[in-house]
Amino acid sequence: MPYTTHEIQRIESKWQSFWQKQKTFQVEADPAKKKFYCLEMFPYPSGRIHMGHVRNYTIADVVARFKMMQGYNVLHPIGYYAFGQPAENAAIKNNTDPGEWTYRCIEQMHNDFIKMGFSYDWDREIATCDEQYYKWNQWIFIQMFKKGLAYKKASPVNWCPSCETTLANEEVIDNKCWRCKNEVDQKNLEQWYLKITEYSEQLLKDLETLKNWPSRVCAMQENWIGKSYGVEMCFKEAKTGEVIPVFTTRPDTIFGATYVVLAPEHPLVARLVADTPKETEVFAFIEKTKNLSRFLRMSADQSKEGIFTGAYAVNPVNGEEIPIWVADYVLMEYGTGAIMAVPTHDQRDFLFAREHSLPMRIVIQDPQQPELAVEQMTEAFIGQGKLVDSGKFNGVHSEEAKQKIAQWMEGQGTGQMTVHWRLRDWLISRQRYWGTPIPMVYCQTCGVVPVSEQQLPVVLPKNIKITGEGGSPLARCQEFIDTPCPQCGAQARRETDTMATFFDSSWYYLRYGDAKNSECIFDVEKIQYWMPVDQYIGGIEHAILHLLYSRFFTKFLRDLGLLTVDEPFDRLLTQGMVLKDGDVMSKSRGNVVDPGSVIDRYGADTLRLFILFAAPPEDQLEWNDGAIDGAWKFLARVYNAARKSCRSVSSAVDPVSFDDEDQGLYREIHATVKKVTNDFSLDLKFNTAISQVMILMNRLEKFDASGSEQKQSLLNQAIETVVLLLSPIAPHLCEELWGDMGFSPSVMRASWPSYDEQALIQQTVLIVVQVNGKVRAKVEVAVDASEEELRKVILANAKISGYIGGKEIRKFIVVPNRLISIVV
RNA sequence: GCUGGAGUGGCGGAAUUGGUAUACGCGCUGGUCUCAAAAACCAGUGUCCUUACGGGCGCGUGGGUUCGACUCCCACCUCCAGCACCA
Repeated sequence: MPYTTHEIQRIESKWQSFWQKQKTFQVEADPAKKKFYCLEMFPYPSGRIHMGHVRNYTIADVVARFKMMQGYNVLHPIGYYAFGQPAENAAIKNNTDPGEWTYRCIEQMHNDFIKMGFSYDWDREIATCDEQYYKWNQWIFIQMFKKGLAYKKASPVNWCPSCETTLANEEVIDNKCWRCKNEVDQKNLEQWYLKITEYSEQLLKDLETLKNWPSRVCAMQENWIGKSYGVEMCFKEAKTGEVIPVFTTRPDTIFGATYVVLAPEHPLVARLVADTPKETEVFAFIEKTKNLSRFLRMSADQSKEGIFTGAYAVNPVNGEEIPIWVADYVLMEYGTGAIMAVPTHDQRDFLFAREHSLPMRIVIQDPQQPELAVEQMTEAFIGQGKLVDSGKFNGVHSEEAKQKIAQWMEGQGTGQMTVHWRLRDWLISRQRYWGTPIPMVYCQTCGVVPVSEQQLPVVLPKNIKITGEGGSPLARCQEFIDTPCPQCGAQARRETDTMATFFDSSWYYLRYGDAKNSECIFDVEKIQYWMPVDQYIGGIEHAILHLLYSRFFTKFLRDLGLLTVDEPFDRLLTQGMVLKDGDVMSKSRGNVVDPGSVIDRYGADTLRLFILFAAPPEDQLEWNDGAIDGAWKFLARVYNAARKSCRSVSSAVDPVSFDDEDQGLYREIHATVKKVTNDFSLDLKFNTAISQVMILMNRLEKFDASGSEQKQSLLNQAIETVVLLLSPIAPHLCEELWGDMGFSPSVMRASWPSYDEQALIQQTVLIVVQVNGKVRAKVEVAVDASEEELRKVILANAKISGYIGGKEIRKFIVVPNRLISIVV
């Protein structure tokens, strides 16, 4: 058969049904076997797969298949991140049920995955919208509630007035609702939160143990958690003596504090201005900032507005009375909601002070401009230097002064060293339908009560009308709302909010290990066997939220005694995006290449090979219609070579009787096995692994095997090696060729080839000769030749002696088996 | 601004305990085959000078270390990504 689209389609469907029937990729936990857990981030079921999925899942598939051939018991599951807003939107738009829509998409994706030849254990396929899955969301929530980690509080949230729902920060784009494009408000609402901050310290510290994560992901998480060391200082209101705690990371600048600023929401503000002439004015200002959106207030380039309260605060280190202002650049959520302002050494304070003509005082001398006066400053000096105008700390270097002043204040009882975090608790309430119902009940006598665990799941009711008019659909479903109190049995009311879908994805990797368990969330021993995930692969867009939440859940479940690992994911690879004409593929740009049409024309193997060969997995990948022809052509050559040489000759080869040709091919076989094995094991550099297999192919195609039976055997060995090494990348074709060559299926059961270091040793080596740093000649010499011998050979070389030209040789440097550098 | 990363042919990209820059592939040029085309195969392909032999210059820019630098050091430029009034 010639290598045609038709032949490829025959081969691919043949092996896809073989794998299905044989359940080739089904696994069980077995402590007698060494395990490998290979995981990709599960997809949102949106319909057909796109190139991003193809890339992500092909990378994972190669890792999984490679590890299988290396003899590992490989867990390689897939599932669907099936709750969420897109399904609800589609339901509104098409007037269908979100569940129906979702399951239709899942079916399409499932079929696409089969067509790609992915090696999933289909018995573990999960969907988060399945009640057997989200039941355990509810169970986890209740465990958190019992430990005080799930709690309800009122706080300002993004609120879309037209959709009547809260929005996550990431759902607010340019201060507009991502769905209806209306302006978003701030609203104070009672919502459910998860106390992720309980784990701040561990989440930060354990980043250090994640040696096999990309450094930028760790850096992003570190920034997000945002630990800062500082001092909480007690300023006092001058008249009443009421304490105003202020947080600073720069206690060394305290002598330069010339005013204090409170956030507009600060509870003290109202008391300070009550019954004073400033009252009306200050309240007007607070009203004004309230109406400003969080988005506008938080943008750094916004001009800083503020107003004097008429009150004064006493600086604890020098007794100085300084004015108390209210300003929008101080945020209630961070620190204590109050700051001491040091305009000379903080840029924001500097701008604000200039704007409002507030006093300034230099307390740290800029070593570059020691004579600098306040009037000449054009910006704050935020660097380090010696303290001036700072009482008994004059002359102390600022870095040292941070410690000394903090300690001194602690001794005086006016300050305390503390730590502040940027990380906030996680708001998980959503006023939406297509999600996990939060399993809580409100009872008039018992208060807020969790649903009893025996009654889980709280099933999401079907046939709910989703109009898109706003508000929670469940809140309009009386049969759902009415329920007896789990504690006293009296008539009570269910929570109608659902969980943010990031909850669902924070632990799905645990469910795969025991996907069908109906008794408990998972069997502890099974999960102990499979965890941690050895290789996790997904997009960089999840660098913070999903990966941080998963780390949090892992630590929580560990503390419940269900897990023995501290971290869920050992190695992490963030794959790059697939571009076309320099842009990310997207429907709106109209530059989408549909994987289905590529598979129809070239087959899945060609697509897989191309996508791995075009770029290293972490880099962006530019789609190239021409280069996919190259991938096709290469597989055609493998096919033809295997068909041609797979005769029944297979006597052993004996390197002693090799001629130079044989020796060269033999060495290339072993060099290729070594290179591919290393590239697959360590950095997942599939592009260079493939190029090395191409080099071996180029060589074996030139090899003339007609001379002897041994030559034919050697050639067979070469082509067998190519088939084995390519089988994780182009599995359908390699299964077919493996069978054609007389081996029994599946090639996945064959063992990964090993290489012999002895075979890589060469008799002679090509040495480069440099004269005065320039390459002038290449000389073939025996391996490990002595300097003496080399000198003799090289100086006898006419070309070299021409460059030396009788001049004195000042240096003769030998790099063994590589190069000689002569200086004259 | 802060954090992380990247700059190599016409293109995607190789190469770092410092040792032949451009592996492998795409594209392009010429050839074989063919009535012709496609496919396939063979040869060539950084750039400048030279008919050729050969030589000069070349890994973002400028310096430095070294017999030797894509690789190490210093300074800078550009681009990408994330965070950003966080006190």
